[in-house]
Amino acid sequence: MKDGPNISEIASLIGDPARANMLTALMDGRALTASELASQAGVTRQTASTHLAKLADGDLLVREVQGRHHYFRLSGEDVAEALEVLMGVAAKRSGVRTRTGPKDPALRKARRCYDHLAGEMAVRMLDKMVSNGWLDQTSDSLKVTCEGRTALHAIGVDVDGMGVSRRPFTKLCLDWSMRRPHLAGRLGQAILSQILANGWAQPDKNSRAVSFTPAGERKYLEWLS
Amino acid sequence: MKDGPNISEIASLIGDPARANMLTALMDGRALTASELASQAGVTRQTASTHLAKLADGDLLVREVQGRHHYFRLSGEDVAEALEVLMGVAAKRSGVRTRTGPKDPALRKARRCYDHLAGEMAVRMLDKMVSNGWLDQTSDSLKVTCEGRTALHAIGVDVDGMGVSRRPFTKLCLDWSMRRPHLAGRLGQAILSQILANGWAQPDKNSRAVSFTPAGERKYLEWLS
DNA sequence: TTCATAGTTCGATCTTAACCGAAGCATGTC
DNA sequence: GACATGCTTCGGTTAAGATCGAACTATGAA
Repeated sequence: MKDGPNISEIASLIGDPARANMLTALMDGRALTASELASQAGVTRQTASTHLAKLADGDLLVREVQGRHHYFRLSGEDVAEALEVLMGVAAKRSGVRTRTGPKDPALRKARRCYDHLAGEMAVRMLDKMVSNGWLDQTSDSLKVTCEGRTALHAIGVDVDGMGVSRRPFTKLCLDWSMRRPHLAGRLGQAILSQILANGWAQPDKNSRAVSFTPAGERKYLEWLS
Repeated sequence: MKDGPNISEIASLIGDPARANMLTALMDGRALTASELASQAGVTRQTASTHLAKLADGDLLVREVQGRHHYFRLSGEDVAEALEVLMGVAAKRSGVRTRTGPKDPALRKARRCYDHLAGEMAVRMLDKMVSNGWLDQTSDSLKVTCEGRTALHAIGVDVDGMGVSRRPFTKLCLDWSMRRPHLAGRLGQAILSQILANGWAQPDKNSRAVSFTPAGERKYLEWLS
């Protein structure tokens, strides 16, 4: 009878409607906060918290703490695959309903990640800032170089005038759509707010998307050139 | 939130340990009776019955009634695949334990199916009996031809002396390892008991396997030649 | 410092369902 | 006919866990 590994344990984790909704919301590999997942699942935050603890405990989800936010993502490709197969089985019986998937390309291009920029545009920015010699990676902290200071000043970010704070000045933040790091920390926040102040882009009202204007995008890329 | 089909429903069906054991026991595509599945799952027959009803209701299992036996098998390849994937996910976390799979080739070759023979040897027998003209398929009932009567008499089965009974004389029975029909009914029973009486084979004590002796197997195949 | 926000933990309620004994059917045997 | 066997249904108990209000912790903002 005890044939193979404990299949019922994970199946019962997926078997709760609230947890299943959370897992499907994460199927694209992005990471979402506990609150976002709570609303996705249609339960209160405290209920979601226990569900998420169970999912993380069962190694279906990975928790990543960032400030006061707790981000959750699927622990691996295999989990997504299992969900996909279960959807196939479920679809064949009862409702047909094929999987919808717009996946909002605007979000992939640029969005707010907490208070800094994420998405393609953000990943490209970090790449360029490093390759241009504006940032210098020593051990595990990023330092702004002299050239970087000048470049940032050119778009209105005054590094020297930013004062001191408990919050780290620069930090790397994994970008969930690109699966590569982008810039976070106080500097990341300052750059995003400057981008918005310059009128290069506007944050979307109803989502985390940030939409660049044509002119703004041109100036942004030119700055990074 | 309501993204895609109802994944949690089937996951919760698999999520119960007893049901998971039943499903894994059926993963090779064979059909097992309710009692066999009850002992596989380690629960009483009445508990197993409700579990099996739920699984059949959720279209994960198909029930096939044969006399007083209720056979259950997976409703499709996709179910087996889903179980396989879940095992993969479960194996990666917690216990490693790769899937064992002797799957007893003896059972595939020849076994008792209720009171008649099943497996490769049985499927081959039906094929030969039809192609030799011993059985004639009219509408949906099989009739023994004159040649068939002689051939059966040659190994000791007296068709004329079998009397009358409520039980159908010939019947087709789906062979779960071969996925093709074999001979059942009173004739099937008579042939198996004659095979045993002739000493061509012995039933295994602890399983449903039937093991042919080398000489018995030779004579059996010769008879069907 | 005080306040707000994001999450967790505790406690209590309440629904669900797994379980088995006992009784009821259906099928096959004698 | 009576009996045995395989399986299901009914009834009642019990255990698990999903849920949320309320209180608590931690981080960030003013």
